Amino acid sequence: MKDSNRDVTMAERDQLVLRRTLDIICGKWRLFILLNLGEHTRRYGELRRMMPDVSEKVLIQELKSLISLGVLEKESFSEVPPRVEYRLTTKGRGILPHLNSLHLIGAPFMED
Amino acid sequence: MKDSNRDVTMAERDQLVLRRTLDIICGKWRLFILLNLGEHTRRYGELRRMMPDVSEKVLIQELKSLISLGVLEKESFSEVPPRVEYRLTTKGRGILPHLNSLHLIGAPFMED
DNA sequence: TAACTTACACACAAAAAAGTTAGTAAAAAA
DNA sequence: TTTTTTACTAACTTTTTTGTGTGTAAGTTA
Repeated sequence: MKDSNRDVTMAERDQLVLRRTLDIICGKWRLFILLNLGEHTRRYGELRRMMPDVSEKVLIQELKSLISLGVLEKESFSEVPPRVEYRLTTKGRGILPHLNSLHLIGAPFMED
Repeated sequence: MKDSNRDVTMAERDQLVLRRTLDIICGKWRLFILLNLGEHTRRYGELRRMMPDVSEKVLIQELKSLISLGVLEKESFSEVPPRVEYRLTTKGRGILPHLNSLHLIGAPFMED
């Protein structure tokens, strides 16, 4: 009984962890933001130019979300015109090694 | 020139592969369908009972999508009441070993 | 005979994600 | 002086995703 109860709560915890993963990588652009940042620090406009197909609003919105998830951090400089830099947090950089697995998941399903 | 062109097309191919990955795992329920199937063959109603929070319509819809992606296959028996079984395809089973990486991505972001 | 079962389909509604367009501050460049 | 630049915000529309509720065939069970 004790064990099966613990199993249930572990399964639930696993669900939450997986949902958190989905929060981080799902969405049309999140993964590409992570890839384009990598180990670099980049300005907003620089990211914008690297991803010409995402709208400004959505890019900013996604950057905000990733910041509030703890994946990214941003630094604003009091200059005119404004300068804002984005980079992965330490935890965020921990995601990078796993992106290869994501590649391996989709690869076999390409020729359909 | 040749090299940089090839780089571009490889980057584009990578994007497509990643998007395919997202097709497979994103959505509120897809990952849990994969987890609940695992190496098993299960009837529709069995899945339904394992995931009480997903509506019938959405479950069927997601099963269909996963079938057309080549992740699942289904077998219908001509019985009454009807019996329909779902299982991962061979390619689909190839996803399972990578689910651990998905876990590792989200885990560090849980205590926020 | 009435009720129950299974694996759906269909019409519709609500919610979430993504996109479009216009506007802003304030300095520097033309 | 007008234009350009940067990194946004705000209002709004479109598209996609998810959910709700009802109906159905045709046997089995009560």
